[in-house]
Parts: sequence; structure tokens; C-alpha cells
Amino acid sequence: VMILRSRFLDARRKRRNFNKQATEILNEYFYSHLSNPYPSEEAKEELAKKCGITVSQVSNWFGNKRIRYKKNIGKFQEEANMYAARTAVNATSVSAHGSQANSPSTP
Amino acid sequence: IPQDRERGDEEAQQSGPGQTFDWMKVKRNPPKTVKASDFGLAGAHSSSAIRTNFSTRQLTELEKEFHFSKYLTRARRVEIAATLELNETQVKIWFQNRRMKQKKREREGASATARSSSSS
DNA sequence: TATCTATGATTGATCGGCGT
DNA sequence: AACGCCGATCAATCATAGAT
Repeated sequence: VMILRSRFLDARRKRRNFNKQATEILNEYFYSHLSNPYPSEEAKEELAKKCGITVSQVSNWFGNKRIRYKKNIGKFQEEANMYAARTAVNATSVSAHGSQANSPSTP
Repeated sequence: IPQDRERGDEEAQQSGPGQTFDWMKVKRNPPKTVKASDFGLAGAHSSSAIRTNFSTRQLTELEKEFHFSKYLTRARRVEIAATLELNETQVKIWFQNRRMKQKKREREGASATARSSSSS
């Protein structure tokens, strides 16, 4: 096939990585809800606000994270242990309540 | 109806951080597009049926139709499918996805507008 | 600077739920 | 019972930012 790719017709994707802070927040949620990493619409909105990104971007992040995580669980073990140690909201119903002020305070 | 137990062996690991949850086992059925049915018969279901790559021509035409009408009528669907050499299902799905995309844009565009109310 | 990897976005198609 | 739509998600891929 020719390299008739979109070539440059894709002025769209001008990706920019998220802040380390945002990634931190997203990962924290992901690993503290590893039993069911599917944030509700409300949770997504809250995460979006905290991270300074859009709800769609939060959805994309979780979508990519879930797929890539299960694709190669081993590769994420280290990261998983790290975040798992911070918040222990183990499985068995994640009936969260009043989300605390949540402060990634540095120990 | 038994739910195909995995290789049946990793039930030991549970409390560990590497626990395997249901969402990690989710598998989607492969597309049944069966587009290469022109092979001549005998449902040689061999069609890998993978993500179809629409050509620029097909996308252009679909986009044009979408502007004309966001929703399809049975007749139009048949017509478009024939013209673009796609299944009616593919046309139907394309319109559904397109509508979702439109909605997403409107939503993000709205919040963006509210933000830059009078700037620029 | 070239090459490989991590990651955000896009999109055809699937899943479950609902309405007709 | 069957079909279309919605909303969410999957899964593969694109293109680029970042690491080596």
C-alpha cells in the first residue's frame, strides 16, 4: 500500500502528556479501585477537575490504562504495589462515602 | 452453564497486589463482519473479520450523508451500503458512532465556549 | 541524531439496557 | 421476539513525546 496515510491530514492529534500531578491522581484512583476501575460519571468529573483535564480525557486514560494493564499485568506490578500501599480500599464493594479532602501529602 | 474456568490454577493468588479481577478477563467476541463473502459461497467463515478500514471515499460519503440527516431510514441505509460496498450493519454502526462523536464534540465545545466567553 | 518505548487520541465494532 | 439507539467500553492502531 502506498504511504497515502493521512500524511498531514491529521492536524488533530497534537498530544501533550498530562502533568505528573494529574497522572498521580489518576493512578491513585485506578489502583485504589483495582477491583473495579470504572469511575462513575460523577467520579470522572471530579477527577477531571482535579487533574485539569476533560472528562473525555479521563475516560480515555482509564480505557487505555485498563487495556494496557490487563495486557501485561506484570509490567505494572511495581506501580501497583506503590499505589496500593497508599490507599487500601480493597475489593468487596467499594461503597465509598464522603471523599476526604484527599491530599497526596508527602509523608 | 459453566463459565469456562480459566486454565484453572491461579486461584491461589488472591490477597496479593497482583490479584486478577473479572474486568481483567473480559474478552470481546471477534467482529462478525464477514465482509469477504464474495469468495463464492459456503460460508467459509474464515473471514478474520477484523476492524474494517474504511476508505477515504467511504468516509467522505458517509460524512456527507450524515450532514444531510443524522439518522438513517431503512431505505437510505440500504442505498448507502450498496453504494459504498459495506454491510447495512456497518453503515448503521457508523452512524451511531458518528452521533456519539457529535455529541461529545458539542459537549466539549460548549464547556470551551463558556470558558472563553468573550476572549479571542 | 536515530531508535525504541510510553502514552493520549481515534474509531470500527461489541456489550448490556431500554424503548418501540 | 426482533431491531435500532444510547452510553460505555473494548481493542487495535496512529502519531507523537520521552527515554536510551
